[in-house]
Amino acid sequence: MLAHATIAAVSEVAEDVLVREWRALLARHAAVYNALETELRQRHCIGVSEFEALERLAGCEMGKCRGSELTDTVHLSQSAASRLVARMERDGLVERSMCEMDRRGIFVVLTEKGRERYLEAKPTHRAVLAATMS
Amino acid sequence: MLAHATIAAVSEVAEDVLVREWRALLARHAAVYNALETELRQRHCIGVSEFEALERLAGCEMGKCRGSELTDTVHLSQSAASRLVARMERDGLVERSMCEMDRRGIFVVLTEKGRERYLEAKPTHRAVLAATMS
DNA sequence: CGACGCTACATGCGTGTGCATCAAAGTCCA
DNA sequence: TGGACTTTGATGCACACGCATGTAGCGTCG
Repeated sequence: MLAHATIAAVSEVAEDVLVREWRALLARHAAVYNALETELRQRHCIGVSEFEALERLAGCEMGKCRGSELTDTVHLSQSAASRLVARMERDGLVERSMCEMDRRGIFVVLTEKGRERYLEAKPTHRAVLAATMS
Repeated sequence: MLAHATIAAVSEVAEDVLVREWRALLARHAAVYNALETELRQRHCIGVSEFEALERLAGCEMGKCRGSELTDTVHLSQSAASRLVARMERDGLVERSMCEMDRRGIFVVLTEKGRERYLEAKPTHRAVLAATMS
C-alpha cells in the first residue's frame, strides 16, 4: 500500500513537472513570437513565417527550394504554406517556377527584392531574439 | 583588428546559439501543441485554449474568475479571449455573471458540465504531454 | 501497357485571430 | 464635485489557419 501510494505520488510529481514545463514553453513561445511578429511586421512588412521562409531560401543553393521543403520549414499545414508562398509571390519576394524533374512540384525562388528584405529583417530578428530569449 | 574580429566571431556564435534555441522552441511548441489540439479536439471537443481556461477555472475558488485573469492565462489577445469565453458559454462549459465589485467586469463561472469536461480531458492532456515532451 | 496508389500543390469553406474601436464603469486629482 | 484618463469587455473587420478535397504527375506491379 505504501509502495502504491509512493508510486502514485511520484507519478503526480512527474506529471506536475511536465505541466510546468509545458506552461513555461507556452509562455516563452508566446512572448518571443509576439515580439517577433510585431517588430517584423512593423519594420519590414513580414510575419514570422515569411521570415522563416526567406531565411530558408537564403540558405539554399541558388535561393531556390521545393515547395514541400518550405512546408517542412515553416510550422504550418501544407495549405497554409501554399498560401504563404502565394502572398510572398504577390509581394514580389519570391517566384514560383516549374520543377522539370518532378512536374507535380514547384520551385520557390528568392527574388532580389526577397533577398534584400531578408537582409534588412535579419538584424531585427536577431535583436528581438537577444532581447526576449533571456 | 584581431580583437575586433574575435569579438565579431563571438557575437556571431552567440547569435547562432540563440537562433538554434529559437528554432528548437518553435519545433517543440508545434509538435506538442498540434498533438494536444488534435487529441483534445477529437476526444473531448475542445482545443488547447479551452483546456487552459478550464484548468484555470477548476483551480479557482468557487470555479470562478475574472475575465481579465482568463485573458492572462490563455496566450491570446483580449478579443480572442472574449470570444473563447463566448464559445465556451455557448457550449455550456461556463457562464458569465456580473461582477458586483467592479461593474465593468465579469466573472466567468465553471458549470458542472465544464468541470466534468475538464476532468475527462485532463488524462488525455497529461498523456499527450508525457508522449510528446520527450 | 494500364490500373492502382502515393505525393505535390492549389483551393473552397468554416472558423479563429489580432487590431482598432466603442461603451460603460472605475480612478484620480484639481 | 467634475472632467480627464484608465481599465474592462464586446464587436466589426480583414486576414490567416486547418481540414477536406480536387487535380496532376510519379512510381510500381501485374
